[in-house]
Amino acid sequence: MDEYTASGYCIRASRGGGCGGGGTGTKCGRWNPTSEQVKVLTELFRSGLRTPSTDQIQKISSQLSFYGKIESKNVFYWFQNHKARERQKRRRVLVDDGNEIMHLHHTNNLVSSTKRFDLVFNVDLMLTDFGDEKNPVSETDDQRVIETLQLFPLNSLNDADSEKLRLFSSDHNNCKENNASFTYNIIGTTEMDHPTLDLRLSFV
Amino acid sequence: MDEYTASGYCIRASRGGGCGGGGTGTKCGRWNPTSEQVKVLTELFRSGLRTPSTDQIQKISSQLSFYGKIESKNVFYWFQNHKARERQKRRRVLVDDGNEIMHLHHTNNLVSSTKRFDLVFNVDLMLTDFGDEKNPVSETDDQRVIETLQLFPLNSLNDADSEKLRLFSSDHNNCKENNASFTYNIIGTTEMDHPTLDLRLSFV
DNA sequence: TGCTTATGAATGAAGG
DNA sequence: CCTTCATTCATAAGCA
Repeated sequence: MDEYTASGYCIRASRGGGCGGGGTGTKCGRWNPTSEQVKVLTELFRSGLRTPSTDQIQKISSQLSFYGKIESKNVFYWFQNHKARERQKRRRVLVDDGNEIMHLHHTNNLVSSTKRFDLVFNVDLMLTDFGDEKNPVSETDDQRVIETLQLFPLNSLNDADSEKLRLFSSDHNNCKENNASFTYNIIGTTEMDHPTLDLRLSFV
Repeated sequence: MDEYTASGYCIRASRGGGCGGGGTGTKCGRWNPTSEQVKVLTELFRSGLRTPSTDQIQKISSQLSFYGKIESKNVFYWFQNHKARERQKRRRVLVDDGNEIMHLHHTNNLVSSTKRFDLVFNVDLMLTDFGDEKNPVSETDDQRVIETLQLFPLNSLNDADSEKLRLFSSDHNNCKENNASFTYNIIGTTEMDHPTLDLRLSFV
């Protein structure tokens, strides 16, 4: 049976058992990291590691193999992806902040709507940050990470704070529904029923 | 009972808290597109748009936010999924074809309609422009200036990614179809129950 | 009301 | 580094 962490994240029962070995029809296709592996990788990432060198990758991979099957390339990809997605996420969240205004305006539902939105938003940007006080994640990517990381025995992952394990997504943004307490102005409303979408410029 | 906003977005108190109320890590539900949003997205898809650029995603998201809460990542995912599933479906059909004589009448109704957008879609997708804030600058990296500071030769050049990968592919011994015989290589453990990861060595 | 389906979200792996 | 694809996880919706 599957197991769920406090965060609701499902941990499949047949991790790291090897390819054909498991009775649970585990597909050999791709690496399926154990939660411990993810935890360690995340920890390293949070500590500042972004683009590990080949040597580092080897070491990490070697160490993580304690928790289950893993190859160096998995570690390599993991960092690539994690870095890229964090960046992407950050980029998107920033832009989305501006757009949310339109929605709020709309929820009144009998809109006369607007043609051009000159919006003045200013607050609220500080909401979208995860509580990582420690690490502002500078743009300069490669810093040195000098630290000794203690890995934990297998059974220790049950601790409820595995919640933190997920820096999950930009859900921060979603959750503003109740306390949307920022100011916005919409100026220059004219007369149309809905915005129109013109992508012609982009198509060429 | 659950509660719905005007946009159809479900705010449910599930899983200990709901959006604003909970403390750490409460996940609110996922994006639930309004029918108008789906309609527009589908229309765009049918008109041939498959992989919108970041810029397009922004525009679309921005416009669709009129109809309800939406983030650009939703748009991103939507196209990703829609495209993937269309492909998947097509593949499935192909397999079915080659596989056996199906009941002929069976699949007729779910023939993928993808190749025919002969219809004039004219909704309101291309009627107006909105302030043409298009950036002539092709890349969006206006705020990032990487590459400028390579302080130390410590961590290898980023460029060697492919090279790295090649190296990594050397630890192929896993994932044999039949014998899942991978070996843990734990080094230097005497009797501790977990390995220790020390990256300091890597930096010298 | 419990199971099935549809689909949003995530992420491993590449390609370029 | 960026983008894309395949696959999987998770959950809301739909149905029997």
